[in-house]
Amino acid sequence: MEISGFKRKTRQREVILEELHRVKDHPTAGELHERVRARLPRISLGTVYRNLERLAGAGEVNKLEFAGTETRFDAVTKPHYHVRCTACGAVDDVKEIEEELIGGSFRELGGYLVQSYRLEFLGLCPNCRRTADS
Amino acid sequence: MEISGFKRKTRQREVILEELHRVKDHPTAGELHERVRARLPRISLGTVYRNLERLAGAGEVNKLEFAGTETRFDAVTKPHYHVRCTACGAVDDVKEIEEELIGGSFRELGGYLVQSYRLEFLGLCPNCRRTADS
DNA sequence: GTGTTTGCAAACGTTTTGCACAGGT
DNA sequence: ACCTGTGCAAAACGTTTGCAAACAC
Repeated sequence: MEISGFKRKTRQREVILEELHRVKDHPTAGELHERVRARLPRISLGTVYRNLERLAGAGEVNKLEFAGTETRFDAVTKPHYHVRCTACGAVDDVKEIEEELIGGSFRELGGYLVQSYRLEFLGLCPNCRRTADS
Repeated sequence: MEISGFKRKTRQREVILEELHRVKDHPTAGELHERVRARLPRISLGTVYRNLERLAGAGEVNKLEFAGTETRFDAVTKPHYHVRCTACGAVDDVKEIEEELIGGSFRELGGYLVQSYRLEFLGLCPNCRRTADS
């Protein structure tokens, strides 16, 4: 069974996945490219993009598309929500919400067959809150 | 009181706003440019972007930033939710949800001071549902 | 006349792609 | 040996910006 769609195992993909698992935050493709390049100096940004795209398709990484900003990637594939800081752009996981918030509540909306939804919180991160207290 | 921030009234902005009110869907800046160009052939895309940006800042238009796609604009400024078709990209208003879904429920998440949230539904529009029934 | 707003075109940042070559199988 | 996946560089994409000219006031 060819679930993943990958026909070859490559060092590049291996290291990309390793580094993504190693970081706690949600790096952009560019940031991840930087990290991976420390170990594989000749790897290209295109390769990072291509692998992340296919890994996301295979369900091995989570592709976080936020409105108005770069796409970020996450090694945690279990669905969860995010908060993004409107000041500095930091992205964190929301741990307080475990269960589905609205999932299942809406099967159909305005004739649309609802498949999923995107929920994203915006606010000030702890650091920026402190700075804002000036 | 200079609420809007506009110092001059221009034909370009007038027509942009008129055309945005005229369309039922949520056009991108490019689509709106096309429409406006039918009336003002020499208007530039940059002018459309600049005006939409400032009109959004003034609260006269709604800027809809969806993850993974172009920004769309809406003359309806009253907050409401949207459904986007995963097949054709159509964007419609969700009329069934009138009240705030989760607003006010979360003041703080993981140390973040929550200011707002973005909720977007994904699914198949009526047309694409029919097509999918093949 | 003053100074905001425009048209144009170039620049921008992110992502995608064409192609020849490297390297997994 | 095959042919997938890579490196490279260029292109594509939506959006922003610098500048001189146009025009609202």
